[in-house]
Amino acid sequence: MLQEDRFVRIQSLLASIDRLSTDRLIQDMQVSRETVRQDLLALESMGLVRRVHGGVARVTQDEPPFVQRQALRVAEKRAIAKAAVKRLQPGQMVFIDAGTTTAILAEELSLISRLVVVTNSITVALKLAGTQAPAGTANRMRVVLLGGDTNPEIPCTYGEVTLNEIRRYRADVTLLSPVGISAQDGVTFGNEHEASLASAMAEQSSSMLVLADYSKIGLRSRYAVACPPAQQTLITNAHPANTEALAALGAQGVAVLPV
Amino acid sequence: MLQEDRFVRIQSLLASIDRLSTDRLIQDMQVSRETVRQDLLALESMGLVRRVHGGVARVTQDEPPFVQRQALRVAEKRAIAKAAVKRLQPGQMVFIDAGTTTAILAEELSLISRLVVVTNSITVALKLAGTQAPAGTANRMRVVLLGGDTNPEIPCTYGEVTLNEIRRYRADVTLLSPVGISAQDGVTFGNEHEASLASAMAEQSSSMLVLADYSKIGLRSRYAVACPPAQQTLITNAHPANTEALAALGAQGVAVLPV
DNA sequence: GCCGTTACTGCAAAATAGCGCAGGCCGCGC
DNA sequence: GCGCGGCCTGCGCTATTTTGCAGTAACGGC
Repeated sequence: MLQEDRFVRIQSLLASIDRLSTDRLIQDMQVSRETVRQDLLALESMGLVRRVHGGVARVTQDEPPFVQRQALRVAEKRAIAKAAVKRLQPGQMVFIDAGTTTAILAEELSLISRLVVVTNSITVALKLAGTQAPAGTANRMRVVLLGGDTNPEIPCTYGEVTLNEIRRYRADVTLLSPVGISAQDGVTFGNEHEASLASAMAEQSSSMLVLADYSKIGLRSRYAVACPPAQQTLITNAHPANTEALAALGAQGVAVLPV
Repeated sequence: MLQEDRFVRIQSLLASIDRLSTDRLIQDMQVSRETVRQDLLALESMGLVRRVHGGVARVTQDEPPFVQRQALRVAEKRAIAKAAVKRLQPGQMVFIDAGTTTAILAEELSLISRLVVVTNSITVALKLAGTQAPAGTANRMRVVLLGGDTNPEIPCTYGEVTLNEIRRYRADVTLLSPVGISAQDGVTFGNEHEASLASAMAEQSSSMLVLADYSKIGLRSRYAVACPPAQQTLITNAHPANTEALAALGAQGVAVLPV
């Protein structure tokens, strides 16, 4: 790998992920710590990045528009996303839906190699496409964006077309970030499109990881996802108020994995 | 292999791969390290490439490849886009490919009502989704993003999946912004994905509008689009140097519409 | 707030990879 | 056969990367 390549890579990673750990870069580019350090030193002296303890940060103050909503509880969401990534194996095929937590998930996902990601989220597709290894690399990820209608509010695809496309894949895992999860209604979304997409994904995969921070536990929204609780693993962060709701979910067969 | 051949080869490789290692070139052309070195030295002195440690990089002024490329000739492209929009009727279904001119086209397109837009360009889909009338409005546009693989460089979908999806639609018009259009090879693109997508779109629609500013007239790139000239309308801006090339295209049955 | 642990940094020597020169070989045209 | 341009080989040199070590900053328990 040329030094030039590394420069480009670091910058392109930074374009979609605001901060990178040194370790992450070492993993990603398979070079020594010191080499990364030299690169960062060089890039910093060019004013292209800003070095911070443990890694490097983007040198910019402006904020893209869509990012704002996910500014809530980012730390929790990232922790949940990291835990979810740990449950994945190289070579698996995964469905990912369009949510704020899954957008963060996308940033954590590039450490798993040879993954096939099938998603209806444009955000997820762009982030993964931006961070994935260069063409020809052995552990390159494949990112499939599902076709379908698009929508003014959320960068995703949906509708009959999307549902049909989902049926063409059979994945190992479905990763969802729903509006709520409760013992009564299971996994629920705020609109029927998202719910039916999630149902279709669940149907076409053998297990489901539900990414939900504590604020979503026990919440019931309008449209439910059809999926047997026994296939579901809930990844969430602990909060005293949720003990009861989590126990109820556990009693139904949902595996609960606290972060 | 002639030195001249190697020069051409190195440059054409660089056109699609930003950086090349010396080893890669040695492998590719089956010559010694020193020969490659001499070639690179020569090319560098001509200002055609930039040498870096371990290889060679494309010489370029600046560029995050996609965003800035569309900064070129924006005024012409916008004029061409406006002219293209005039040829569309309310209620039609149109295919749009992923190019810089079509990205501008997307901004002009919201004037036509009840359009169904089918595209593989994420940029186009997002722009249209962003500008379209609110849900429930009578003349609301429908935007369908084609599914498929996604790619680190250009925000679009491509591949077998995308080709198959195109075949599910039968559109009135295909709008393309190719790399070049010439009497010899017709409409051409720089990579085979784009070309086969364009061919599939052309096959599934009754007419084609080719959006090409004057710099593209007479240009021949590597991968040609299969489409009878009689179905093509070329929308371009006039430039004295092109008179001949335009006449040749006209003689083949391509309708030429100057802006 | 103090202290021990862990993790990150920075330097410098050693190892490795790439560079450039000089000289020689080969095929071609005369 | 001879000269010439183009290409390859060997060797010393330089740049880059890794490795090992010591110092320093962050973190967590008490």
